[in-house]
Amino acid sequence: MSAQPSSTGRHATIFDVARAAGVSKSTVSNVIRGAEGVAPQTRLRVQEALEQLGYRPNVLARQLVQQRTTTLGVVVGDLGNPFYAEMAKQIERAAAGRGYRAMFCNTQGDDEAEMSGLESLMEYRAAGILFLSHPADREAARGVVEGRVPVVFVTCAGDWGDVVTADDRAGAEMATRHLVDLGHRRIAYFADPIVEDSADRERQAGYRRVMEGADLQPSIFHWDRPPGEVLRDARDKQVEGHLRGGTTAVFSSNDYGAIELLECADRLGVRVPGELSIVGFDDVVMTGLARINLTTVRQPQDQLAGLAIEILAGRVQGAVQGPPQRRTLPLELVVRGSTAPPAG
Amino acid sequence: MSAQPSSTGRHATIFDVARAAGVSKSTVSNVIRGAEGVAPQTRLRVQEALEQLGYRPNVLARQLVQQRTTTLGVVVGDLGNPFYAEMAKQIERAAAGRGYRAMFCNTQGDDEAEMSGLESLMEYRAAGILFLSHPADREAARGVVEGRVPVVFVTCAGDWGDVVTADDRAGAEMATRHLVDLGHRRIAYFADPIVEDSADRERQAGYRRVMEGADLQPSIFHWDRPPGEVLRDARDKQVEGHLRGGTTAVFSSNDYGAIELLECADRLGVRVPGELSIVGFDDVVMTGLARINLTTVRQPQDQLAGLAIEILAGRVQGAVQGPPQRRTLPLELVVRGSTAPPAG
DNA sequence: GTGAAAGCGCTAACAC
DNA sequence: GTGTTAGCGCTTTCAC
Repeated sequence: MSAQPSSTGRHATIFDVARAAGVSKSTVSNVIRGAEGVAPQTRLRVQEALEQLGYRPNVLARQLVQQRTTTLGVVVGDLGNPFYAEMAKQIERAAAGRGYRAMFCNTQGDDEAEMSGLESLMEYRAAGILFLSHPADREAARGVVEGRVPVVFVTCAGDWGDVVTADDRAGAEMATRHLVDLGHRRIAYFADPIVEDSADRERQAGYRRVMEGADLQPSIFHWDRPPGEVLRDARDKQVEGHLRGGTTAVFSSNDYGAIELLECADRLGVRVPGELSIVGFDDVVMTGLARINLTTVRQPQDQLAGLAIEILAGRVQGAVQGPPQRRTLPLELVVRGSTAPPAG
Repeated sequence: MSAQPSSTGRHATIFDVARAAGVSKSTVSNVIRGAEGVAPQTRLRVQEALEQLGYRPNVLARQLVQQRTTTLGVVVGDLGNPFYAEMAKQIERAAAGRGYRAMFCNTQGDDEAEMSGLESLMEYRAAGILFLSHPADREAARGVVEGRVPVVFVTCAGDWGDVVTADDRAGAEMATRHLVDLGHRRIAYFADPIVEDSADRERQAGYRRVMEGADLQPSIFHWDRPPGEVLRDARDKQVEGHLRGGTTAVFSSNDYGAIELLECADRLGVRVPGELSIVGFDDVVMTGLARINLTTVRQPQDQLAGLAIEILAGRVQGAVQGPPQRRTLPLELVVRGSTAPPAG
């Protein structure tokens, strides 16, 4: 960090403008802030000076004196993951639409990166924090932010802030019922470890409910997706075991896992949906490709982002008060080509 | 923007700490900054107070007085696009690794959003700007930032800042040569409009060079990808025309277009790579899926991001000086299953 | 080794 | 209407 003064140009200050226009700082400030009570003629002179000097307010100074920022911190596990990337984009847009700037922290599942990112956001005096994935070290994260700035959990659950999620349970019920209605009896639930615990629990609960309601035996399988391709064979074997066990359909806790399963099936020579039906979750863009064509449950990403920012901004401005809110948005089943009645 | 004071807790200031430790502000500041010449005992007392009050420095105040920030502005067209999402992630990581924070602006191809985002970044006194896509309104963008903060163009070209790109021309040559070597004679270049102009030119040039070197007739096709599915049939027709014209292989200026083409081919019942070979560009994660399995040219995203941040940080700190640099990274051909010798 | 003081660029009373 | 003034929280000389 041997920070040398960079040779780049200086910015004009409110004082430079004042001098150029032959008025005082406050008058300039009044013009900038659109305050009333400035003589039209003066206003004009100031605006000219503003223009001519290419003046741009210093947000740091303003926010320092105002004791509040318009920066929203966003903590996200993996921006490379299409689902989160899409969410990040929606959030950035929604924030910008309300005059806030989003500051992203990509934690890559690293506790340390997460905490230092969070601390950094606090040092920037972020007006609010938005978690796209629940912090790994819950207590540490909580200690750093709770009580200082409002927090909203999107797409994940947290008991120390507002929560905005889709109705995971209902979504899982729709997905499972779709398979049941098609005539499947041996339907497995594949849990992908990258899905948030709380979301996984809800989806699993929805699955269980429908299965039990239909007098079917639930069967939960936990993918472990270790890095590297070494264990691909091992995974193929596991999946093969499932199929040999009579499974004719799988509801995966996310699209990522569903696509993984699809690839397993391809390698094993198992036809989808002929011999195996698959339903995913999220409706990531990729699933719409003709070659993937996955039946899945669509998350309303724009609405999730919009509502989350609305609530967070509301808290920041004091418009939203009281105990944590819990908002749940409806999901939609998108039937594509990976599901069909069972072979038998 | 009816910003009410939020009911959230106040932050401890350096003064609070000073009082708690029974020292002056400057001493606290010295401890925080790790300056020498603080009595070990005093240091300890201060550190305890720091700890106890949960003190967190106010970056705004610090940066205001220091006259420089550690915020890097990143302008990106579409965070939802996997290529940019991946780049964004790498950039965020690289920046964080050097003590900088990245502030993203997603412009969604909207000139207005782009300019207001850029202005906002300048108001935050970003220490540098990184363009992942060349600004739509070049002159306006230039007017706002040039001469004020260093700029680096990544994956796109600009003549008013440093440029970090992959060797698009060489990459295109590899791709085209691969097809020529397989025995193809009628090889078309499909230009996707979402590819940067400068990158497109380079890729096209590489394609042309190899084609002409092999005494083959170049054939350029410009996708127009209007919103909506209405014109899908029209596009299919265009592609069909190409194939009827004898084209046996296509080099697409990006993976997105290549996948689009793949889907066209599927709809038209044209086998890939049997009747049509396809090479993409970028090596977006999706292309590695078994069902897509696209031969493509890999962009070294981590290196691009790393180098870009290195240069930008260097400029900010004055370590890099002089006229704009132009750095070019090598690309790699990734041969997968979408290419094969022509049918005949 | 420590503290006092000036000031970064701005806003928001409060005088005039 | 406009200018003066007192900070926001911090760094950074410069005395002591």
